[in-house]
Amino acid sequence: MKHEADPDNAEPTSSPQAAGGEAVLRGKATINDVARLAKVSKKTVSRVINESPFVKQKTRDAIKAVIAELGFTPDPQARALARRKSFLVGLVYDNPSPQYVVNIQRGILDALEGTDFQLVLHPCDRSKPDHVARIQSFIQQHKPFGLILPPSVSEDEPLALALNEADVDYVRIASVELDTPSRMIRTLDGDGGAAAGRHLADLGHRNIAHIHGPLSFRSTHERRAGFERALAEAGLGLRPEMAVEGGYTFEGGVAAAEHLLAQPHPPQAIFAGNDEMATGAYVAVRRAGFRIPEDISIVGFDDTPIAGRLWPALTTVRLPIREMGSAAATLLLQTADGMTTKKFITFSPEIIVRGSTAAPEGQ
Amino acid sequence: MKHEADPDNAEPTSSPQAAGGEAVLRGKATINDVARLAKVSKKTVSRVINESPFVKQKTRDAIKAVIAELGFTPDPQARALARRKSFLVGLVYDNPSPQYVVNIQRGILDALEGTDFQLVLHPCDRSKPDHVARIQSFIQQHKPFGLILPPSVSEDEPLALALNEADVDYVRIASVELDTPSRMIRTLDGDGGAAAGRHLADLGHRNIAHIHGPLSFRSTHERRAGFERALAEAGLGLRPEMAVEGGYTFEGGVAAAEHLLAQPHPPQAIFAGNDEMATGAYVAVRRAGFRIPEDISIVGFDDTPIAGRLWPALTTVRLPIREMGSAAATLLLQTADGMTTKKFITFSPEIIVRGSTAAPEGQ
DNA sequence: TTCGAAAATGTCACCGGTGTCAATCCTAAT
DNA sequence: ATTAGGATTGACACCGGTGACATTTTCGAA
Repeated sequence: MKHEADPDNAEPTSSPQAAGGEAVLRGKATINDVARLAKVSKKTVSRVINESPFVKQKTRDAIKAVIAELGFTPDPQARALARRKSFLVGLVYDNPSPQYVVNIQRGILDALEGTDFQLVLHPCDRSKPDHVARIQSFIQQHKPFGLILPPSVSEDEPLALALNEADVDYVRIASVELDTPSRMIRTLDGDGGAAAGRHLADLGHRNIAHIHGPLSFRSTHERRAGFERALAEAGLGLRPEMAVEGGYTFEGGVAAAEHLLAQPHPPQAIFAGNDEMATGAYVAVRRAGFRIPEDISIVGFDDTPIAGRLWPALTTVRLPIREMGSAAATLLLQTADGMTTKKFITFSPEIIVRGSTAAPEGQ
Repeated sequence: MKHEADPDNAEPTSSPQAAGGEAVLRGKATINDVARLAKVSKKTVSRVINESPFVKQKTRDAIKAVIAELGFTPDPQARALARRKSFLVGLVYDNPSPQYVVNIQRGILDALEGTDFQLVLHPCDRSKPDHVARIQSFIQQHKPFGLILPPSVSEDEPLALALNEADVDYVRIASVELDTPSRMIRTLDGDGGAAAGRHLADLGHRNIAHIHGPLSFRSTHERRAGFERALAEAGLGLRPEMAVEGGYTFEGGVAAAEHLLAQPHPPQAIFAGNDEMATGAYVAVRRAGFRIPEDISIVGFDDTPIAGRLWPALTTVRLPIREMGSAAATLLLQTADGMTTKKFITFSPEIIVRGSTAAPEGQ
């Protein structure tokens, strides 16, 4: 009888002091330890970990008990290597607003909490010619489980095409139906624009201006279209010279508002396509010596924190960004489970009335 | 002579159509392909990848040529598995300011760009009793290469202790010397406070107030101490009733400023411990009917984007947050190379004078 | 009781690298 | 020319899982 090995030894190999066999170091156990203790093959343990339905209930329970006892957690790296798919969820973004980004992140993290997935950041610069290639190489190297694409990356059709080729899942967050199909979080920006227009019209304004975002953003068009629709319903129109681009930036907002105020008939009210530009409008209006809201009403879009911090606080259209991020991540992970995958989740904006809007004074 | 295998076959196993042998799919090659083509063992290729000095120059060059030709990139997951250390850098944060967080992220990403490392987010809630345990389990599972801890997580000594036990490197960003030693990015918040105090004193203000952050933050004390030092140098003092806590939040700033303005002798100038509270002070001052800066001057701290967007723009103390994030990541990665590891990198704040401060009017 | 298909479990190679240690190659010293 | 000792390089197991496929059970139908 040889003594060279004892394959039936039931102690976790990695637990050095496991003589008394009680306090196993949490997290150090491997699938082999579990298999040995449960007296099954590691493959069966693997099946339990991955919730395969082809395991007898009794076996499953026994293995789960051992897993709990050992505090076993599967090693993400090993799994990733074997599956050729990591446990990373990539957030690919190119958004100038820190508020937006942070909120999306929070939402995603909310949804990822408690799962094995981690969020990795992958900012990109769409103005660079190789931005798609960089993302492709990120995918090839790190094999993320999936990607989340908020605007404006979500509107990048060449990127979407490339992603369809590559071996990644992704969820896009956008305000419109996009050319390439994919699962997405859809926001009804048009409704938000309409709400803004309706609010100003209801207050009694007739000479209303609009500062919109870059024409390359789909949301720019959505918001404006909704806005014009509401004005039309109120019997008003948006005169061409009352629509100015502000590039979605603060500085652009300042310039656009200055332009509007320099006209022969300056507007009584301004709807800015986002809060950044609305903030810029505040500055321009103040510089020109007007009061808010007595002389000029202003409405923003997004309800970023700055909206509540301005004086007077900004009336704006709110999108539940954090919830959207969370929904996007949830949608992405659903592929993992065999659940029926909903293709769309829609979010509607709501208008938050604060101090920057009022009925026009005097005539 | 047997024919069962041809070990000298020089085609990458993974390249299916590699007959003509030209267009190898980038990224698909493995270390085995490189080894075969270079006619060396995979271990030697591994040495080249990891820049081991024990490889003859000639061999190294040959292997590098093959690597370039194949477009080979080592698989992060496989490396992580073998080394028991992943290529993730964790940002563990608990900071209420999105601006701060985004800038730190950007800085870290700047430094990580071009390396094999990825940034993963790990927010934590220090008010929860198990927050240290959660971070520990994150480390055990994902084996991050290192962590970056901005304030206020950086000030969490129990966490630092736990990290020293665990097998992780970390860099902390903080405004003071901390109890447990570690590499860190140090900011001289005191100097910033002093700059603020000096600026206001130089303008001729004599009755100056301070809204500070929570006492649990070290930066609160640093900033205040520097501020008081500067006032003292100008022959002034900070009267106890002129120092109020604002919790580093907007709402806290509003309340604190209201409190100050309600005093028999309201201040001519206010130094707020961060921009959030300064923004709150704007609102309170306006509500009370005072003008900025004619009636009351305000100085903030941080130079977050909102500072430039207020009307008038906020004079504030700027910390190069993005650069600090970048420096932190660089410091962390230096361990990888055998470079002499600097323990500290210090950053000094500078005051940015804008429109919210002026000499006191009249009297 | 027997048989066959479905259900459950196991085998074994492999994912793409790294660690350990042995083997081989050089070069200067003898 | 020989040789010791450092410089290079290679062999091989292993990191901790999963995939493909083989084998063994299980159980209702014949």
